[in-house]
Amino acid sequence: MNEKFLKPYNPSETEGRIYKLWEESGFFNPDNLPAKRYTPVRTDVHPGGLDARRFSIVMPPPNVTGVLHMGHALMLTLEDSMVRFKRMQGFKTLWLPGTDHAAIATQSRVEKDIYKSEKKSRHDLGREEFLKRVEAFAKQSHDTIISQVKTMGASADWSREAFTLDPKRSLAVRTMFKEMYADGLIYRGHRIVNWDPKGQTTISDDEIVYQEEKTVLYYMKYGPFTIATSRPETKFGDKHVCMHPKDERYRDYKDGQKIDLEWINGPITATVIKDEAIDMEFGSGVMTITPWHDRADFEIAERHKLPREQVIDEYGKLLPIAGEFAGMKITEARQKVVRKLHDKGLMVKEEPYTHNLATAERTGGIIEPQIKLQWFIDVNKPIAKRKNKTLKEIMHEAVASENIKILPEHFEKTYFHWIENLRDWCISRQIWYGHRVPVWYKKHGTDTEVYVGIEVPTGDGWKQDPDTLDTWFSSGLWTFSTLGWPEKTKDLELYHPTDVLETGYEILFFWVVRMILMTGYALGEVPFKTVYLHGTVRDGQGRKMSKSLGNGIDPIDIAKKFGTDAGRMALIVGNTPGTDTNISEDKIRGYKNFANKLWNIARFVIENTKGEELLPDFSAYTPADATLRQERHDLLVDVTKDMENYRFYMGAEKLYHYAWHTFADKILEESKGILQGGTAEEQKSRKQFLLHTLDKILKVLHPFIPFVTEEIWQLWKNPSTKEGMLMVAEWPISKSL
RNA sequence: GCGCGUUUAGCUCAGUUGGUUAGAGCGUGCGAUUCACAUUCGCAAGGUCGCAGGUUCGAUUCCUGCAACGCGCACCA
Repeated sequence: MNEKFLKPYNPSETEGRIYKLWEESGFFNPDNLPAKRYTPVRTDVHPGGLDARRFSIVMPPPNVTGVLHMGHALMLTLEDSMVRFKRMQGFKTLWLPGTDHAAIATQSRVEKDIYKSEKKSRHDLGREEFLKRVEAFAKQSHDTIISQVKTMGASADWSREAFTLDPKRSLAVRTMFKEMYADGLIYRGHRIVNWDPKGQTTISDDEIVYQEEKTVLYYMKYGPFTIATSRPETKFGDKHVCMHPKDERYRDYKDGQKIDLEWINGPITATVIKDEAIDMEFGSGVMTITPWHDRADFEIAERHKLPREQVIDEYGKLLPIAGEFAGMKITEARQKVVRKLHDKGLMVKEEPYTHNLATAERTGGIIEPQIKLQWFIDVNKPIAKRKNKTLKEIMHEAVASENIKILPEHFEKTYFHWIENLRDWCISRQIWYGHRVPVWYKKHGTDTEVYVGIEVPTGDGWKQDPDTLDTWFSSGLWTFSTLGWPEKTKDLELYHPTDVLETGYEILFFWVVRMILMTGYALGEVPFKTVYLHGTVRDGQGRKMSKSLGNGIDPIDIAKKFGTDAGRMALIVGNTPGTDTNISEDKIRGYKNFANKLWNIARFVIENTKGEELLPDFSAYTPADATLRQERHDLLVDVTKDMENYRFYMGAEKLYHYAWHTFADKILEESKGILQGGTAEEQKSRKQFLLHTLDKILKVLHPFIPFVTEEIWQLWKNPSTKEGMLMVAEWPISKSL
C-alpha cells in the first residue's frame, strides 16, 4: 500500500498534479478519446455516419472583468459533473470553454481604473490608446480567470477555447449582422432608447434595474387644468395637454383646441390632445407630454404626429429650451423650478410619491430616455427563409414545441411572458470596446451611401459607424460561433445543437433567449436541447454575497482551505435547479471530511484485501454478500437515473450516504469480523465485494469529486497507460437508462 | 397592477410520478474510542409538513381560497 494513505488526504498537494495528468492525457479533447469506446458509428440513428453518442456543452463564458466567484464555481461544478458523467458513459464529449469581452462591464471597469490612477477619461486618451488599455486589462483578467477555472477541475477542451471578441467570433458577428440587415431584420432609426448618462451609451431594456425611490408628486396649474408630475424640470417644452376622449370632466375641450396659458418661463399656446392611453384615474386625468424623454409620451406623439423637442442633454443637463435653467443638472434644476412654480402661483400641491427609478445595471447611472438614431433588431418582421415566421415566433416555438426543455419547468412560463412583452432590441452602443458596427457611410452631397459588409469597403471616403454592438449580440451566437460558423465545419455538424445549456436563471433573458433567437434565425434549429438553470449562491444565512457585507466566499480560498472537491460537493448536494442555495464553511468542512473518509475507506479496503485481485467476473458470493451486491446495484441504477434526469443534488447525496453510512459504517465494520474469523469462502467473497465496491464508488463519485477519486484510483491501480485513468473509466451501470 | 416561486426539525434544506413509523447535514444531549479515519462510531431528544376548505380508501404530495416572505415583468404623467 502506498505510504500516502498513512496520512490524511491532502488536496493541495494533489489537485494541481492530477489536473496536469488529465490535461496531458489529451482526453479533454473528444478527438483524442480512445476510439474503441467513444466512437461507435451509429448510422442507424444518425444518418450521414456521424456518431450519435456524442454530448456537447458550451461553457457560459465568464467575463474578463474580474475574478471567479461562487456563481462561476457552481456553474463549473454542475457542467463538469455532467461532462465527466457522459464521458464515462462512453459519449464523445465536448465541453467548449471561453470568455466574454463583456463590453460595457469591461470598459467601465477600465475607465474607472484609469480615472483613479491618472485622472483621465477615455476621451483624453483617444479611441486607439484606450482600446489598447482595455485589451491589456482583458488579457490579464482572462489569464486569471482561466487558471481559476482549471483550479475548479473543469475538464474542458482548451484546444477549442474561444473569446467573444477574437477574430473567428468577430467574423461570425459581422456575417450575422450582414445577413440580418439583408433580410431587413436589422434597421437603423430614431427611437426612444434607454440612455445611460453615466456610461454615455444606450442600453437594452434588460440592462435596466429598477430601484424604488421615494419622491414627490407635484400638482401644477397648466391653464385651466391641473397636471401632476414627478419631474417638473422636464416640462419646459410641454405644449400638448392630453386627456382621455371619454373623460366627461373635459368633454368641453376638443382635440386640437388651442389654449393660451402661463407656464414656467412665460406664456405659451398649448394644444389639447385626446388619447386613450391616458389613465382617467391617475391624478387629475390630464397630463402634458414630453416625447423626447418618456416612452409613453413618445408613443402618443407618434400617434398624433406631434413635434418632439429635446430638453435634457446626454450629460443630464438642461438645454437652452429651459431658459434661465439651461446648463443645470436636472437634480439641481428640479428644486429651483419648484421654487419658481411656487413663486408664480402655479404650484397646486405636493404629495409624497413612490415610484421605480430606472438605473443602468452596469454603471448605476440613472436612465434618461432619449430619442436617438440607433440600430435595432426587428422582432416582429416575417422572415422569408424561416417560413415567414418572426423572431418572436421562432423563440416561442422553440420552447412550446419542446425542442427545448427548461429546468425547472416553471421558468418556461416566465420565458413566454417575456417574449410577449418583447420590443425591438436596440443593439448599438456608444462605447468603444466591443464589435464595431460593420457599417460604413459615404457622403455624396446631401445623400449618404450606406455599406453593410464583412470587410472594409474599397475606395475613398468611407467612414465606419462609431458605435459598437451590444455584448449579447456576440454572446447570442456562442453555441455555433464557437464551433466554427459561418464555416461549415465538422465540429458544427457533429456538436450542434448542443445538449445542455447550464447557467444562472438571472441570465435567462439576457442570454438564453438571445441564443435561441440567433440560432433559430441563422441555422433554423435550436442551440441546445435542455436549459438547466441554477440559482444564486448565498451565504449561510441566505443573504446575497456582497463586498459591502463582507460575507463573500471565494472559491479559490475554499479550494486552498478545504480542497476543490469539498467545495464542489457542497455546491451540488441539496442544490435544486432554479432555487437559490446557501453555502457556509461549515457545510464545506463536512465534505472535506467526506473526502478524507473516502481516503480511509480506500486505505482499509486496500490493506484488508492484500493478495486479492479484483476479479471482474467473480460470482461466488455468500448469500449475505449477494444481498449487499444487489443493494449496491440498485443504488447505482438509481443514481444513474438521477444523473440522467439532472437530479445531481440527489444522486450526490445518495452516494455520500451510501459510501459513509452504509459502506463504511456498516459493511466495513462488519467485515472486520469476517476477515478475521470467517471461512476461506466467506473471506474471498467479502474481499471481492470490498474491491468491487471501492471500484464502483470511485467511479460514480468521480463526476462530483474528481480529484480525490482519481488520486485514490491512481495509487490503487497504478495504471500503466493513460487509458487506465479513472477519468475515462467506464461507468459501472453500462446501459443508458 | 400582471405573473412566478417559497412556506417541512433549533438552523440550512431534500422529499422524483399521493401509499408503512416524514429524511439529510449542521447544531444539541448521553456514551464509546491507541484496533482505516487531523478524528470517528453508537444511541437519543426534536416536526399539528404556513392556515382553512375540497377530491380520495388514503394528502407533505393533487385542487380552491387566504396569509407571510422572496423574485420577475410592466408602470400612471
